[in-house]
Amino acid sequence: MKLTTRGRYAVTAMLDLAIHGGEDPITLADISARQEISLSYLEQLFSKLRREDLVRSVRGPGGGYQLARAYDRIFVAQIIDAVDESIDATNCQGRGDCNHGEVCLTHHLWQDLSDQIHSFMNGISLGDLVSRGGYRKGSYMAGLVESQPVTLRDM
Amino acid sequence: MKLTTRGRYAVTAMLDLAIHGGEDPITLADISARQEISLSYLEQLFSKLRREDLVRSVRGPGGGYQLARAYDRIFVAQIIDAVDESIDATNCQGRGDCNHGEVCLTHHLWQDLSDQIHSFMNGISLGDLVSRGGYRKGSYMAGLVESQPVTLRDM
DNA sequence: ATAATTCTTGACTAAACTAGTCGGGTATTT
DNA sequence: AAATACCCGACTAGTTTAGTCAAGAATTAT
Repeated sequence: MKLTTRGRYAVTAMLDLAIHGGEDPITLADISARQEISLSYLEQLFSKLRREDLVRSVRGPGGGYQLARAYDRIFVAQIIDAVDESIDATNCQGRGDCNHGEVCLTHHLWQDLSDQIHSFMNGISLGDLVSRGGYRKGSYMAGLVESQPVTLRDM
Repeated sequence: MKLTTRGRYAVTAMLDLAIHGGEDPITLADISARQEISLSYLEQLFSKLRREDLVRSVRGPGGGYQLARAYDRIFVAQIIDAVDESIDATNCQGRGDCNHGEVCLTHHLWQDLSDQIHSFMNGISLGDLVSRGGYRKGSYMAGLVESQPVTLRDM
């Protein structure tokens, strides 16, 4: 998991789609104008969002993009993962061949920390963001509380 | 808030300090050897950690670094903030002079999202990481539940 | 058919950031 | 005085970010 401005752009654009999108597709040109994000850059982002099945595209005049499913079934973590390809396992990829058999302590630790944040953002849907009512402490909690239990592996 | 490998390095180094540090200071050379992080790079990181009052330094032979306070009073969020200087307010810094008076919607939204993650990591202390017992779902929750309420500002 | 619209793809780029290196300091102890 | 260890600033190769540019393919309207 990585958190950069790129992820913010993607969430912003997807939120725009969730707010303005209905029956008809929305063009990237519209999103570009409303959110002031470069069109070509949006194209790059939506290329990834489409590959991850978060949006559907319709070509030709009257075409554009639509959410691939209801906005309460698309989660912030999915959007960020789609565009900010997750951080690599760094030093010791997989097993502890890194240093003195002790460093994987911190590796796994960081990994689990990252997983926690991930499952946290996995609890926030576009729907939560659209409707102000869902944008409350309580609704955030749900994502975390219901997440799978986190175990510490071989620390 | 930003999450990169730099933050991981810093947390790793601080955890090393928490584990191996007692009465006497620990040298960066030791941490460098144990965690396989470049000495000069550690110096850069600890320069920032010291400025944020997370560690104390002792010069001369027998010198090194110590945690500035008990390890259960140093939180992961503080460490990451110290080295990965937080993401700038991007587009509209402060008030909504950005676009059509609507974009700050997403800006504040992202800001609040970021705040949530921040308060989440603010609930995990070095002590939690040192003692495996603290590294459980329950103890993570504490940080979030007890965090200040999050309001949506002018969305 | 043809033109207009809109997505699709790939190559390229300036600027910023990461993860360092290097060299010379300064404070403290032995 | 010498060794230890922090301190600090400048520099750098490589990667990433945030974009530009150009060409092409699918679809609709005329």
